[in-house]
Amino acid sequence: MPKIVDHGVRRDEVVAAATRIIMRDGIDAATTRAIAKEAGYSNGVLTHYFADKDEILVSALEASHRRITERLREKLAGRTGLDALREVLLDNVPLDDERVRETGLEVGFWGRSLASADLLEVQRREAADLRHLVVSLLQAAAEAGEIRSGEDLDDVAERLLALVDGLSVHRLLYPSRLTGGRLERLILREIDLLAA
Amino acid sequence: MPKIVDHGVRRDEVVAAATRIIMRDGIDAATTRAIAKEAGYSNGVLTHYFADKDEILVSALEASHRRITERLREKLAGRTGLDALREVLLDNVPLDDERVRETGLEVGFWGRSLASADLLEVQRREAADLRHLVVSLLQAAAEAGEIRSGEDLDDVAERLLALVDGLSVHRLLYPSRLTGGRLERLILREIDLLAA
Amino acid sequence: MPKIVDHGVRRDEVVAAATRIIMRDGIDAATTRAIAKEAGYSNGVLTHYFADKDEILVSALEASHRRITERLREKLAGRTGLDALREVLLDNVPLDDERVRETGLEVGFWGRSLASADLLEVQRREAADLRHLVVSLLQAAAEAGEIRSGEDLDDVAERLLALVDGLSVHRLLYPSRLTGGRLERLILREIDLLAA
Amino acid sequence: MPKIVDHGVRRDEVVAAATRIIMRDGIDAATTRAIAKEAGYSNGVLTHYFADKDEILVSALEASHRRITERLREKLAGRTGLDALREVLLDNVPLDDERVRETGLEVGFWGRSLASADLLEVQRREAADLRHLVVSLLQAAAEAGEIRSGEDLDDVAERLLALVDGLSVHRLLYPSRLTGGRLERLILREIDLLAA
DNA sequence: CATGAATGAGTGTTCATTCAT
DNA sequence: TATGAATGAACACTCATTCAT
Repeated sequence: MPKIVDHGVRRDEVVAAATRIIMRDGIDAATTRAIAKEAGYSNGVLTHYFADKDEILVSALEASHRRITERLREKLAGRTGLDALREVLLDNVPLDDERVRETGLEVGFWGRSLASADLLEVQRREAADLRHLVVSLLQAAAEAGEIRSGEDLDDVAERLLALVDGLSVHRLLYPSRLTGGRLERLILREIDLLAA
Repeated sequence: MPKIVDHGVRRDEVVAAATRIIMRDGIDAATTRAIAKEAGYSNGVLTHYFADKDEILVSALEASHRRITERLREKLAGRTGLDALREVLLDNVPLDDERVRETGLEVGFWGRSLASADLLEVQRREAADLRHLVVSLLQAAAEAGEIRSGEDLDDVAERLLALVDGLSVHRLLYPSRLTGGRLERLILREIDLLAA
Repeated sequence: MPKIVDHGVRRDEVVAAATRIIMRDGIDAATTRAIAKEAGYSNGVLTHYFADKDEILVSALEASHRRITERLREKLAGRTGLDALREVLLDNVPLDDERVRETGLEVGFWGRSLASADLLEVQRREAADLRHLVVSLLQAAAEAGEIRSGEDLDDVAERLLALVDGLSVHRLLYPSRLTGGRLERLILREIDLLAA
Repeated sequence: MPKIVDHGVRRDEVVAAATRIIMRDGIDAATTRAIAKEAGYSNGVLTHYFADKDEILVSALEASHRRITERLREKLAGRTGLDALREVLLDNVPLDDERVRETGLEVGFWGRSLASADLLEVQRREAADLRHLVVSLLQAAAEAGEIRSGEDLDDVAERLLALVDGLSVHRLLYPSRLTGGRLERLILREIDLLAA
């Protein structure tokens, strides 16, 4: 009987290796050789588990989003409306090392996505999920009377999500100017203003 | 008699060529050969004016920022306070083709900057200028009584700049969701709220 | 109790799989993985029955010749002389799909044989059989008075076999110029001229 | 002033190197690295003179045909009809080392052409030229009364060309059986029979 | 025997860089 | 200065082969 390997496990190993490289050295450093080496395998292994490099990158992006979603699901348990929304936004911002790495990966993918239809489609599909979550939380908050009337909830969602991404990339690029504390304060302020 | 060449002029030509390529075909298409060809020179010239390709890219980023600054300076002539601030923000957002290309270039550099100390330093230096401009316009507006009291102007500046970058990248990644009209409306709304 | 496997049967299965691939997708598509998969086995099995890939290819060539020989034997039952010869020649020419595939395989091997002593030896050994058959049919025809006198039968055989191979490759390379009808006519004409 | 290289010359060098390899070791041995090495350059040079490997192979095939055509043109000077035809056929058959190598190259390309639309098109285009030459020589011979009446000249051309290719590949594969002498005799005989 | 995971050399191709002219 | 020929390492990807299980 040969050594039986769970393909899913091997794929996860490779994707994790790719993710580590992207987070550590940038997306351009994620060559197939580097990924294989980081995973502790030879070049050839990748062939058995992925059609090509793009599939690895896409998987890395999806895996990152899946991790974020999972983390969110736990945090959101028992929360609704603005309370839940606050958690969502804070969770999507680089306030600890893990999130800093996640944001770095995400920003690296932004540039790639603008040049790759495949990646762009993944990016869009997954961004839609987060947007739906934010909109539905806003609606729940509105129905619960937590939000002052007269707001276009779609606009609000758009603004919050853009603010989260903008602050995230600024936190990475200009950490001394946009400290963690200020970042958190700005996010919280935004939620409070919705209620005001 | 050696040929006298204005180094600055040559550098500008090459950087302009690199910028055209990055905006047209993406940063990955900006190979040294492509840049030299676009500039109308041979491969070898680049050596005389730039230490390596990275120096060209850095210069292209600087030049883009310089162009934006110049454009702003013209638009700001005769304007002050919130009126000027409105122009600054609208000018930094991809509402026409030129700005879409500029934003694409910028987003491409974000990813690179996170993996390159050189680029990161350029990015920071130049971002500081824009921030100073915004802060000083906010202060002028505050002194002119255009802004409701109680606002931390540094926080406001941070929020506006993050929003501009966040909306910009979203406009590129999710154009059907964040239309030009909505983008403009969100920016204008932000200014109005400062006054409210 | 070890599993008892008929090596010959396994080899035949693998060779048949290789042949199908070569005929369907060309000799370059006949990778070891593709052959194993086509045969319904894992990659590793090939090791037990063949020293290396070349041995599989050689076997495929031999098997193809054996199939042709067998088919001929059936067709030749009850025939002799020029009548039998006509069948032999027509059978060796790509007039239907099966023969087109056979010819494609053969032409692919010609090129390889010129660079591989092993293949060349197989090629020669098997070509000798066909030649002997043609010569003996010619001799029978001559003894039966079917062929006009004065012909060097070795030369005739050589000419007929060369013509068959030449027309075969031309039929594949220039199908619109050398139609099936013309090919058949040319072959039949050749036989008729022997008698004339 | 830089070293100026005649691109045509460099291309010819590379094509000649590729041709030598194909003739010596077979078309599968003609890797880009092997070609560059044989030409005395590094891998990278090929890029400057050829779009890709296929262009080198196509050029090698065309160059071989051009050499043959040129050689023919010289031999045909002052000849017409069957006399010229005899030269054409003898010239297209591996009777000396140079022609043996040429035939080896040609046979290697046959296999490739069956799997590559590009090569097939080159093959067909160039084969058409030779066929036109043969047909026109046959027509001239017919008009001069050198050929017995009642022959379909297209069929004759087809038969002669197939015979030439068939005998050529047999001479390479089975040299001891089809000697140079017999090959020449068979060709000459064919011409004589046209007149008979 | 059979499996299939793993290897690593090899493929065509790209490209920043060097340097003689 | 400017040229452009040349380099050689790197890229993603392929594949015959090995071997522990």
